[in-house]
Amino acid sequence: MQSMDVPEVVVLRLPLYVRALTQLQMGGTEVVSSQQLGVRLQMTPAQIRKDLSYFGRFGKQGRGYNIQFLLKELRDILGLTKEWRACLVGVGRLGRAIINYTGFAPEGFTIVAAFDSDDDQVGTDVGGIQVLPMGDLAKVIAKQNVTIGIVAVPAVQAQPVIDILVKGGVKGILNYAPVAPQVPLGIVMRNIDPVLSLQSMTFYLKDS
Amino acid sequence: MQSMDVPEVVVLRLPLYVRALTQLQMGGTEVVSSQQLGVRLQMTPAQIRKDLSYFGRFGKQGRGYNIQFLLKELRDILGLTKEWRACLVGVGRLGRAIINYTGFAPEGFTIVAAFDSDDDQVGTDVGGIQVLPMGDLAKVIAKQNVTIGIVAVPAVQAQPVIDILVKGGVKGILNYAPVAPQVPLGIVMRNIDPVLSLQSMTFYLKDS
DNA sequence: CGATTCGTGTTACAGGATTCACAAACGGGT
DNA sequence: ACCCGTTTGTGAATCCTGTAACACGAATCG
Repeated sequence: MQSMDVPEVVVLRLPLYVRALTQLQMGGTEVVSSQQLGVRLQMTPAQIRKDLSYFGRFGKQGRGYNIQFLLKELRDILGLTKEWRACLVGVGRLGRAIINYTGFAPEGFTIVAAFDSDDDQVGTDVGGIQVLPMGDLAKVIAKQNVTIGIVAVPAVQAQPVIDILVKGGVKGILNYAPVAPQVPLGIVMRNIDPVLSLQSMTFYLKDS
Repeated sequence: MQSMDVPEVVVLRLPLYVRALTQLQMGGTEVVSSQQLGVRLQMTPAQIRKDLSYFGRFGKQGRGYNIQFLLKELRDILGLTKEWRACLVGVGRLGRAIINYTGFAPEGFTIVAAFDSDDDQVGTDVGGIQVLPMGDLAKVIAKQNVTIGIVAVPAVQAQPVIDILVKGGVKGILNYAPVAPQVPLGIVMRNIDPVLSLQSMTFYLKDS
């Protein structure tokens, strides 16, 4: 598999390209150069070309990149052509906001189930999704073909919940809890942590 | 200012240290070695020592780091000893979730005002905060000593809103909108973007 | 009190990532 | 058919980050 020798930083940038290209496409543009893309994304044209060259040759010299073609290729590379099914654990305030967030569906990410350890929550309906007990987790993951687990529980519960999700068979974890949990090799985790972002921001703000 | 020659990656890791040390302190530990910290954070002891050495000498040979002391120093370095005042723009579903998020206050980040361009929202109360019209933004930032702007508006409005915030005088932007806006030099921006996280995750998931 | 263990701070090095520079390719114009 | 401006893809060079090694100070133990 090619994934092995592509630096992770490059993979992290690909979605940015997809987004920028999509916007350009909406605007009716058909061809774009690394130069122009670079201006939009605040990066050097060379970096864009190098990044893309890890995966193939998508451009035409003297012209640039055909947006429609490049977009299709990038979506393929990132695996964005299929529907990704996720389950959410924790339907507190944060969890509810995540379920109701309208940004996932258009990009092909669907939350198909929600779980909570609180018996009072179980059985209720959140944004059109039935809240299930944690005990059903493994069964639902298998039956519903869930590959991504979204974690929106308090910090102390995050690690055990993630362990359960992994044991249940999810391959990716999107973690909103303010901790840096451990996951076994082969499981991909991404952390969403606004507090960390703010705390590194203040370093630059503190004397200005 | 020292900030200039400290690599940004290092600054991004400091909050992780603060968090881990705080947890250890809660647990009653008084001294910790780079070795032990490394296990907790999944990084090499050498990296931790090197990171810290950018800012001073905080450890004792043969013993390790006094947690209370190191924490105080790191909080100083990051500017976490004072209260940071933020304002929120956009009180839709996402904005409401942010206002009600309980993770900010304990870390010293306070949302002191909320704005929205929708006249129906203006005047309503969200989580104990009066929603104000965009026109009041500059005045409030100045009067209330706001240094951070939190952006929770739809993608298309993000750039103009950020321009207004910057003109109003905020020094930092925490952006939840799914775009990569441009900010002038000297303004610090952090993006919270779960969709990007998922899109880079699927690269590794797509054939497993 | 000397020997030993432990763990820091620092320097040197290796590996990655970014930028540079240029040959090769394309398209349009003449 | 040929030239010219443009832009790609890619080794080479540069810059940056992480890791390993080590000399030294501090504590502990017999």
